Amino acid sequence: MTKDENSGKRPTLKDVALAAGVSVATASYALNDVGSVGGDTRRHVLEVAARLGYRPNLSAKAMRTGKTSAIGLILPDLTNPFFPALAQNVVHAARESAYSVFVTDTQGSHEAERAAAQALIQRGVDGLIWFPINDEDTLADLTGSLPVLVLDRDNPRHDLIQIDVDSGGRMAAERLIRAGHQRIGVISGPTDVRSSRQRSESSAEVLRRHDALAWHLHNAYSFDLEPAVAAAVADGSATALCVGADLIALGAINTLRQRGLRVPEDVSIIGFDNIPYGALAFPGLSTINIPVEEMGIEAVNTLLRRIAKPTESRRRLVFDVTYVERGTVAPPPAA
Amino acid sequence: MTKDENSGKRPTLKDVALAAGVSVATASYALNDVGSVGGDTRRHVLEVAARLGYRPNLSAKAMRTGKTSAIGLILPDLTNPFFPALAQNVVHAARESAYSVFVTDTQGSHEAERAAAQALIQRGVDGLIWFPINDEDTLADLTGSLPVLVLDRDNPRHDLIQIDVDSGGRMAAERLIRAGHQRIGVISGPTDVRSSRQRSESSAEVLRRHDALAWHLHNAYSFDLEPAVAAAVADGSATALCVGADLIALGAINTLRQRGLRVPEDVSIIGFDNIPYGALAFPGLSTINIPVEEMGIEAVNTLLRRIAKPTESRRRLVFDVTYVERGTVAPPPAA
DNA sequence: CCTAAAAAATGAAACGTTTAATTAAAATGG
DNA sequence: CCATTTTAATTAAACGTTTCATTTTTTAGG
Repeated sequence: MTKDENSGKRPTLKDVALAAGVSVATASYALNDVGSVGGDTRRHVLEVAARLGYRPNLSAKAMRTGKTSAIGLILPDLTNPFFPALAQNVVHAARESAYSVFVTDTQGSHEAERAAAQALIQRGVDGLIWFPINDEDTLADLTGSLPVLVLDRDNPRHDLIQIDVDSGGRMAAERLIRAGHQRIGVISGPTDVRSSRQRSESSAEVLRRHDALAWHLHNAYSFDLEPAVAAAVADGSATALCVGADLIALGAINTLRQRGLRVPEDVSIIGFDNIPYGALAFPGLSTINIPVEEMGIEAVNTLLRRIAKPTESRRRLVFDVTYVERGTVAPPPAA
Repeated sequence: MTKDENSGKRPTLKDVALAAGVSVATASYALNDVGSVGGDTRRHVLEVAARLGYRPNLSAKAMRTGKTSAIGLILPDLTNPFFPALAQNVVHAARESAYSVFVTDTQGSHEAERAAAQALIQRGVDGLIWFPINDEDTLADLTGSLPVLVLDRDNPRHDLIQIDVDSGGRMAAERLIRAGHQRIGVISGPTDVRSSRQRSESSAEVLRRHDALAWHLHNAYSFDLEPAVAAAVADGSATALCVGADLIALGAINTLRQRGLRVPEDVSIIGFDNIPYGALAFPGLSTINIPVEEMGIEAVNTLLRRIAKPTESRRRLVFDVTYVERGTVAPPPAA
């Protein structure tokens, strides 16, 4: 009807106001449902906006309000199979609230971590969901009063979402004891992070109590076992393995197979993380499940609440883990 | 020295200009290295900016210039093991050029795809890297003249980065023939996408020429085989399998094992994609490698060039694939 | 009816940049 | 040394919003 379309370009608030025969201010109030606008006017503006296909310019809005409705997600390594599900749920949960997510990974480097954070802050993100490399608060000087939610690590300043790793470690150990094993080896993952260290320590503690701890070794977070670990795994000193990370557990299975040992007939194994690979192995890897999906969702919820109420007291949310039985646990061989 | 720090808030260009005793315009010119600014002045401004820790407000810049130096990445499914490496490289390559990346996945739904695209466009991204669900140009009406780079699909309007799937399909088939197999089954993945269909068709064609095609079936992109496929895989009608996707190939291995058949002693298998899981299986899955990392990098390069020169002629880049031998190919059993 | 109060609508400033148009200063050359 | 050109610096407008302070209109109360 009215030939108000402004030649090609995306319509602006001014265009809407003009077309609706109303001031820019009123148009803004109407669209944002604030201020005092008459019912008829409001409806009319909305209708005109819809007709013109008006979409607010978020850059302009951001500049004026100082809020971008974007958040940053900083992860150690996207190709680590643990993270994609987390990222996915963060992105989806954010979208529910009309937030968009800048995703970055830092390849385990502190410099990259800082660079990423700087870039995001400069972009004006309203908050950060941060899975730090280790427990150090390497961004302390950068984040200032920016809302930050920290995942699976310790941090003295920010909201925390963590996992009850102790209970996970215990569950794994207890399951193997219950299966009748009496010589159980423990392989722990990265040792510079409390949440990782503690998984295996809890296992070890339980095993010690039952006098069933064969040995306790470390391995990098990797499919390849270090020689000492590989040797221990295959030398028959343990009939079962409690491993602090699925990826390492899969590596252990691989090593065992290469040396002609069968899982679970000769050696039982329980991992930790429940990464998707585990379900695809044959037999499926028994493991401790971490509710990554829920963590992702809760991370954005918590962060958005913090953005809304910056002064509310700090939160620390701890998620339960569960044991998922698949095919890598059996009674010890010479039963 | 000079007590010009503006009480807590992030310093603005005005603060820099003030502190440097120069106009805002000059400060802007100096920092962006444009316009005519004296060498001394330029250095001085830079120095002051550094001292104050000035970082431009990107929202303001975006509003003024219409460029956000952000791009969007739209993927079908982040938890599909094929994508994280791609996403990672896109993010890193973008950062090299001071671009940030909004990552979204669409869970295979066309509506989600459109919603994601809309959100990104509204955000004012300078361009899109899009791995569509299928070959339909479902965003045609949304993208307008926005630079878009399409991955692994066909599209009549945008720059394309594709894979030489034909050669991949042929390589796989030829490798199995060369190993001595004469009854080879083909399982193709999703059939509604050319690039996926063609993988298996190329394999089948080669096999037909050698009179070695036992059968050609379809399976959804999934670890679980459909009953008919599972039956064919295990009924001895084929001594080798040419599979259009690693995930399905792993599912086939699993099915074979469950029915007491060994890989590769009884049945040889070659997959397609080279997803990370494959390397972790035992034995490792022989497969066709797609250079996802390079594709990710080249995607942002191509997109950024397109953003810079919107009128340049359309590009179509085709990446070679390679065969990677691991442990799932052997001569046929009754050799 | 008139006035006071409440509701609706508006004008204009502000957010932090970039950049076109302008002016001021310095360099060049006859 | 003056006129001209080149170089350097400045002023001010503009980008698309939100929102404060005002003005205009409507409603209510006596």
